[in-house]
Amino acid sequence: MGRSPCCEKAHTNKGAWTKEEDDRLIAYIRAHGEGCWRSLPKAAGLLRCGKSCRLRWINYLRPDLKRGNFTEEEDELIIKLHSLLGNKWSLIAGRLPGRTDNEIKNYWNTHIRRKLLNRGIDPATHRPIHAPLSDFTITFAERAKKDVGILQREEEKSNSSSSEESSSWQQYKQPDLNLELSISLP
DNA sequence: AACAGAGGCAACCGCAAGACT
DNA sequence: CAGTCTTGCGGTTGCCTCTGT
Repeated sequence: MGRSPCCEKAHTNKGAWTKEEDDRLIAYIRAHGEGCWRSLPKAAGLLRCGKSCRLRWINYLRPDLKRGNFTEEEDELIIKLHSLLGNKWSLIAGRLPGRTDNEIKNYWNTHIRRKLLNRGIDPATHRPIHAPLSDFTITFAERAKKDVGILQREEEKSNSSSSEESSSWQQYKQPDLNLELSISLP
């Protein structure tokens, strides 16, 4: 017998979460905090696999999620980060407080791709469509870094004026927007 | 009003990395 | 060091809602 499956396939619910399941998960994490996803379902009385619980919490139930529409500034930041990082959604999400990798990935695939195509830019390469191959990649990446620097300063300005604390859960206090882009790609 | 197709999004799956024993 | 386990990631799926006819 090999490794046990990450999810107990039998007796687990799948698909959309019910209000009751959400409530159980929220209550459990409120009481015990995050961690040990594998044992959480049993401990919380949920007929779900740990992965499913983690996903539900991270992408939907966490109290520090921003939700709602993306701003134009977020759009541009995502585009620039994607030009630097590629499909590293978790890294990109790390620089957008209150947004999740799944949300950004979905938003990219549904909105931003189209937006770039409309601009005549290939969303995969961030190069103009039909442009001859050249050293454009490098120059664009350099430009993107510069632009992100500008965005960062603008974000810092706007952040410093708004200090509203919406969540009472101190552990989920949103981190300051980290736009330091001295990224070393693998 | 009814239907079909498109779009949007939550959730699943498989895999890889890192932690643990 | 090797094998096992858990977590996290990215790609993908499929259901639900919206929009056009």
